[in-house]
Amino acid sequence: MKKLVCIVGSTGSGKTAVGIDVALALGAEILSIDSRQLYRDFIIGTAQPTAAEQAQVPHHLTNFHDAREPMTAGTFAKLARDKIKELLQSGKPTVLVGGSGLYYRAIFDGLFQGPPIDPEYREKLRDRAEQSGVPALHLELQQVDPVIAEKIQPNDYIRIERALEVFHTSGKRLSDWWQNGTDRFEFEPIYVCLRRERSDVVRRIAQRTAIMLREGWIDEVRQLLEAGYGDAIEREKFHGYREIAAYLRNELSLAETEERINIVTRQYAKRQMTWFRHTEGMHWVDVTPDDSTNKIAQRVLQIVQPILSAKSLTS
RNA sequence: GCCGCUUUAGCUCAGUUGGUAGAGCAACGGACUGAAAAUCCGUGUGUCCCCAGUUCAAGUCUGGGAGGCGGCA
Repeated sequence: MKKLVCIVGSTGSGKTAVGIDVALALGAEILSIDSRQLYRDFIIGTAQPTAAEQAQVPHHLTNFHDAREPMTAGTFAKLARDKIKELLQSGKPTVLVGGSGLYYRAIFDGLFQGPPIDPEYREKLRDRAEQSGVPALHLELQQVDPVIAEKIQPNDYIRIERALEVFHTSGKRLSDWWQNGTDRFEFEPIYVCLRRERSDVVRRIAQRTAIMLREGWIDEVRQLLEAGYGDAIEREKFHGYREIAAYLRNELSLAETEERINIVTRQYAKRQMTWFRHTEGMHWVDVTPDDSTNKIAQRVLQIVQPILSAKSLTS
């Protein structure tokens, strides 16, 4: 089975720079696996690759989708699979770089093969949740699908919504869909996670926030708000964009805004590492503040190249 | 210098008639099957400013001291 290099890690771990070096060494192009960089015009605050970086290696699946039409893991996985195959047909291997754990799972393991989302039903459900509370919907889920209800917390609205939605639109329980398995991809991931000390991550996040603010993030948000993306920013909870929008409404000082951004970013980094820590088959690359990008990339290649060449011997 | 208020978790603060403390945020750990930068679950991490006194028992009452804030000088 063909294998694909996947460089993962938390926000601010240095994935982007390392990914470029690795892609150059492998003669590959980069597929961004990032649930926020994919949105058009959300550039500075989502740390999209810069023009200089894109000049070194072409990046795909960034800056292409209108945020007023939210992306889903399933749709993204389809796009990613198509792009990987398309690149390969033109003789280009792909390196996947990004920190969105579920998106990797959707690409490689596949999601269960059930119905897509139903926006109208979701709207109705949301109204009901506001009226009678989320646990009431959980009770309802217990009636239709006790197996799934058991696995979902009574307050976990998003999962309850999905489970009820699946039952509503397909007439089949989510737990039954799960029984049928998933549509696995024909490629297999080689996951490599960049891991830094917590204090290093905290420092780098603060540094990164300061740089983004200096480089025009606030103007970017102002323009997005003027272009009518305010609702999308709130709904999708874009880190920093919400805080800056609050700042522009004079609800936060600049210092408070920066601190809030650092906090939500740190919390996210923590959740990302919890996910990757429990990802099967993960290869770890421990990184210290002194390591150069090139050195880190070399270590990634040391892990990845033997696996890639073992594959070519057998295929 | 005098008067008043104040000092409890990393931060902001609750704490009944005395029975060795708790909430929000932060932090830490976890889950994650089409919103994933989402969503949810779990954990208290403490010389209750210090010293002495009263009391079976003091965060709580009394006296003294120290820090902070405000007012009058």
